Amino acid sequence: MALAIKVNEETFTPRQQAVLTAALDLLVENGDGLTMTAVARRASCSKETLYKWFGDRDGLLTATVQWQAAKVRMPFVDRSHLSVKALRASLEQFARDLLTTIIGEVSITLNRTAITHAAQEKDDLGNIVLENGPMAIRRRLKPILEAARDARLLRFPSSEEAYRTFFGLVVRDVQIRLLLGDKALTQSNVEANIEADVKAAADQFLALYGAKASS
Amino acid sequence: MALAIKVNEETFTPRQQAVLTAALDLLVENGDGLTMTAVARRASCSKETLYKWFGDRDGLLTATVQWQAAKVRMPFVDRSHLSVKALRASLEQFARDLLTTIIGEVSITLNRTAITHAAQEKDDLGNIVLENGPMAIRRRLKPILEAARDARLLRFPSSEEAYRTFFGLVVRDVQIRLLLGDKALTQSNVEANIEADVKAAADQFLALYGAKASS
DNA sequence: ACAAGGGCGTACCGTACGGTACGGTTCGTG
DNA sequence: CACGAACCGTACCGTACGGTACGCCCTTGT
Repeated sequence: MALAIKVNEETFTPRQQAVLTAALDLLVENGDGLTMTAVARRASCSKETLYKWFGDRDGLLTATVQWQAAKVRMPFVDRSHLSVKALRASLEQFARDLLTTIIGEVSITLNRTAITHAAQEKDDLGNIVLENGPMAIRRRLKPILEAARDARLLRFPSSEEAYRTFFGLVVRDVQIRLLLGDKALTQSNVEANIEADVKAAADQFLALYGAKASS
Repeated sequence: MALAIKVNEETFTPRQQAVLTAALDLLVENGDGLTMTAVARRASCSKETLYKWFGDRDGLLTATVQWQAAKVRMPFVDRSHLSVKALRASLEQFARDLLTTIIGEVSITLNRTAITHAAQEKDDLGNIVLENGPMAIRRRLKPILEAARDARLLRFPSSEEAYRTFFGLVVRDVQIRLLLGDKALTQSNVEANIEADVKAAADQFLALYGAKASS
């Protein structure tokens, strides 16, 4: 059962989800200094139960990350009627979702935890976060890009390259700086500029890959 | 002595640097599971000496990161005679250095360590890495961008925005994926594409901000 | 030659935390 | 009501690791 990426709703009972919530809260508060005792106290459950349900500390951590990461739901964007306007709206929506997610405390915590774990060869968490973060975006964005290309709205050699450029234009240095705890980059600070950044990213992406531009 | 960002050559004796090398090696090998005993053994020194020199574990970690991060030296690029050709060469050089650094094991380890630390409110390491990574690039790149703008080779509203776009175009999703331990993204894999990526990034940046394009 | 100090190796201490065991309570079921 | 399962709270164990103390060697300076 190496990689259980998918987690459906009934994977955890409500009580278990309460425990996971407690774990996540502690994770956000205290970073990875998460102790089983602390989770038990916060969730008003016994350590024995914790071990019964999640096996060990890693299991609890994995469950928490899986459960939370799976919650990142990106709203649908219609790939049906493609116009330049609709495409731009879709791109902006993606950019907005991506940015909003990335700057959230939960996302930062999850990424930090997964990265810390990846440093110990235990890359389960890394893969989970990867799969629910960048890869999820990619899976969702690529078909739209390809549809737009088929409709002659975009031009690019490979959708993979186009996706990665989009990612770069949107995220820039925001994520790494937040992960490193850059004090000059407060969350509210970024939040205020989201709309402008979103528009700029869409503009730039269309400037690079729009059919008009590369005629 | 809260934030000693700068570390000159004579900060550490050769013996101390040997110790720091050992610490870095262990950091690369075992992730943040770095123990004082292990460092002492690897460096053939006593723990007492370690504590005498570096105060405590955090001090050793900080010294290691400082010392190593300061080593990231980016070759000079001449901002004297600015032509389109020279500008492109400079941009490509920056992109190459940035990418080469980012995909290195040492950089990955340092960033992971700093991020792990940042999760515990101890953002010393985060600031050090930030200062020697993204911020160093920014300090070096901005003057060039501004010179190019003064020479009418580039057009942009703010050099800050231009820098961040450049960063995004170069780094894309590579760094976060490496930090998360994406197995689909081996180091050699990325290495082989550096030149192509560098060229693409420079092309795209010039397409967005080149004076010709935005006429 | 000899004292002094810097540093190596090892043994040691305290503590924090992962993991286990157990008594007591609640709740569902025959 | 009786029984058992699930679970809470707490006490407990073992260990790993940060930090300290101490004995010995080797170098350096006088």
